[in-house]
Amino acid sequence: MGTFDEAVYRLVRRVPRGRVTTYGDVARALGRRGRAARAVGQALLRNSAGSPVPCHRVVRADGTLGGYGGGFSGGPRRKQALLEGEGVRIRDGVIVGFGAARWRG
DNA sequence: CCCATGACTAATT
DNA sequence: AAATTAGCCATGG
Repeated sequence: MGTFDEAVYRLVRRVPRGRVTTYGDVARALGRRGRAARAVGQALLRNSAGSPVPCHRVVRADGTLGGYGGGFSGGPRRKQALLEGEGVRIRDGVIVGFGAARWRG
C-alpha cells in the first residue's frame, strides 16, 4: 500500500458501471497531488488487463476516450466498445453527455 | 542524482 | 476554434 498505483486502482475500482471519471479527477481525489493526471495514466498503464480495475472508465477531461493498453489490448477501440457496452454513448470518439456520465464521489 | 517517458491538462497563440 | 507550448507527477534506467 502507499504506492501511488494502488491508491489509483482503489479509487477507479469504485467507479460504477456506466459512469466515467477523468484522470485529473482521480489525481485530485487522491488529494495533494492535484495535477498528477499523468502519473495516474502511468499507473493504469502498468495495470494488467485482467485486473479488477475498470480502467476503461477513466477518460480524458475533454470527454475523449484517451488511450487504452498499448494497442495490445485493442487500443482505444476496445475502450469504446466496453463503455458502449455499459450504456455510455460515444460519438466521434467523444462521450455524449459527458458531464452527466461523469462520476463524482 | 539526473534524464527520459507517458493512457494528462490548462493556457496561449 | 484548432494547433502549440509549457507545466506537472510518478517510475525506470
